[in-house]
Amino acid sequence: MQHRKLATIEDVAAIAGVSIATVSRAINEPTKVADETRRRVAEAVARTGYTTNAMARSLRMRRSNMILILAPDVGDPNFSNILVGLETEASKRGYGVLIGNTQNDPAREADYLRFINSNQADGLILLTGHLPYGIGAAGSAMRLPPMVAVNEPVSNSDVPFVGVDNFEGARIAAEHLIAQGHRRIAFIGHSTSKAVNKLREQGYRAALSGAGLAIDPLLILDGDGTTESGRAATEHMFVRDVLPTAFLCVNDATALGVIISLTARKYDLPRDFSVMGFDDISFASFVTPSLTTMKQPRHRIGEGAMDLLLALLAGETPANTEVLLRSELIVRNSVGAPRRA
Amino acid sequence: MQHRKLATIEDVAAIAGVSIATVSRAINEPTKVADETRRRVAEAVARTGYTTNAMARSLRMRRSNMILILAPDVGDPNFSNILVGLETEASKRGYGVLIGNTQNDPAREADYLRFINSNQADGLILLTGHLPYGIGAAGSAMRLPPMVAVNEPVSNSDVPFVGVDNFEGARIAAEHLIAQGHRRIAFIGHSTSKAVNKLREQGYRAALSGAGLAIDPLLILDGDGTTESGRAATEHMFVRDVLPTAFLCVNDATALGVIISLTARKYDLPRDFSVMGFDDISFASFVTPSLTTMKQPRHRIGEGAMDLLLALLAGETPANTEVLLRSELIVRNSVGAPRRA
DNA sequence: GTGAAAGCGCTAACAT
DNA sequence: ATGTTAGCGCTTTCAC
Repeated sequence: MQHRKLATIEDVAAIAGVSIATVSRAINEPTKVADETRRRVAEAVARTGYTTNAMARSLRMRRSNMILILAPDVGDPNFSNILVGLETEASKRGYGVLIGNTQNDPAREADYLRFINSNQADGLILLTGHLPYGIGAAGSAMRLPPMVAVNEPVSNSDVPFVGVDNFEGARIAAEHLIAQGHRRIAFIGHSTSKAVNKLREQGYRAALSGAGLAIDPLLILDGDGTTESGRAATEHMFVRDVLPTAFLCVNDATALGVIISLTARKYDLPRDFSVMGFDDISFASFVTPSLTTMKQPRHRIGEGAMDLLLALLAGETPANTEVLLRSELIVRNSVGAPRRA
Repeated sequence: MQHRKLATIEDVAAIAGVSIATVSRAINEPTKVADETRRRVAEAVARTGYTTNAMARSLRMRRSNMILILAPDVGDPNFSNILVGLETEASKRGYGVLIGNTQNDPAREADYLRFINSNQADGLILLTGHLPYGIGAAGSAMRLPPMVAVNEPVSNSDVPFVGVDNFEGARIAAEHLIAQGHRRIAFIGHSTSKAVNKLREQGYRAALSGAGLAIDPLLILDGDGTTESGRAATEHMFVRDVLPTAFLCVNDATALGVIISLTARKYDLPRDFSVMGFDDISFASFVTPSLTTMKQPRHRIGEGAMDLLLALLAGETPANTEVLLRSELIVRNSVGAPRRA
């Protein structure tokens, strides 16, 4: 069995006693073939174990049924379930998924475009937050493939985006803190460059304003989303001696930094301070105290993005060029009532 | 630029004033072409922005330069860096990587084989621990593609394997515990079915025997590698009132279960008990106490596996059909001297 | 409802 | 060193 030559459409046609055109139709447009003929073809297919050769089909049809996913780091826990969602949806719709781990290296980004150029991939999913190097360049012979951005939008572009509603999520988070009685709530993760940070900060501000609370600029600290930035910001607050009762962090990694700093200073959480994150990455439930946070519907984000891309591929022009999914409040043990309420 | 028809080899040939065969040679076997001709072709390629159509080439050559990776769950933190390693090496060697998330569903496994059948993928990486459903079946028309198993070997097969040396790693782990003064060391994660568990248990036994310590069957408990199994095993020990001073767990997830159980019983770790894991998955450093464990060289495992597969594809017959990499002892805070040494 | 034949873009055998 | 040509396996007009 092992090395027997693979059956082709000709083999099937010979066995079924029809032409290859009929076999092709029987498989791809069953309604255009007589019942009896279809039955004979099906039988021949079964007997030969025939599968249509995707390369030949792709060459002829000029499409590969493959999607290229460009991500800076496939191993990033933030991406993992998005990838699963992307793959699941693609697979369900008969598409294969090709991964490109770019490590934010322009050379690698450019290199992966060969898949697009040579029709090895019909569409592109961008987890990188920017167009691959070489694709936007004026005068480049590159044609723009259908694409959608996930997780992080592509700034200054009209690339459709699927992701979480950061504004709304941060607002819900801040409102949760307020509902616990907090009035002095810090926001850790201010950034002038990161769109995600900006939106979450806006959500924070909206919640405070909505509750009639003043916004204290001293309680809004810079942060780039790393654990170290969370630690540094917290230390900075102690140095300045301007302290909140609760820390709303731009993401879980930052929150971890805050917790590390607070724990090192022997504070008891959440008795002395409350800390909230955003994302619900895998370690969130293992930290002590386990982290109250906003969970991103990663799997659904992946599915949604792939669904949108396939719609684009099918020539549809979807109404929404921006799909925002809601995050979910996950209550764990890092938030309590303020000590001196 | 955008939608101009892609240049083909004919366009290039026309501009360079040579035949398409010469263009093909100039690109793929440059030495077989005169310098001047090569130069002209290069110029024409540059002018047209020509890239060879991979579909046509694959159809003709019967190979795609693609590798299919079958994994039960691409999002599994245990896999993440292995995937990165696999992808990095493949990309470096001019191969693309296709991912198949099987969810251990036989139907999906079988479905993904269409990539192999239709030459869309030349080789297979198995992270599943078993042959895909439908591939081994007697009488199946499926040809066996070159493949290598990663992380978990395929039992009862001669599929080459690349992974960590579980026996050696567990022995080093147990020896670390012994070196801290422990004499009553439990092994959590005995299994008659899982090869990984068996090997790690053997490493544990070897270390104890090597140190002249008796092996107490009451200190070896069943476990399937889940957090829950770690918790259950620990509770069971308290019920039986047979306690060790240290727990060597078959993996980090199990160790987490042990820690949860011990912490719930108000024990202070590592003062009252020491706990060791295996794998060094991402949360290991975030648990309290942070987990002393054996780190798997995941990135190198991925690279090594891809390297082996590409060697197979090149027709080489590698000396080693089993590549075992060494794990590394990561000392954190879950291990100390036994309380009553 | 079905068949004949063209052709997708390329590589490789053969010829020169 | 270069050109001619046959196909890789399929889909899709165009006839019948």
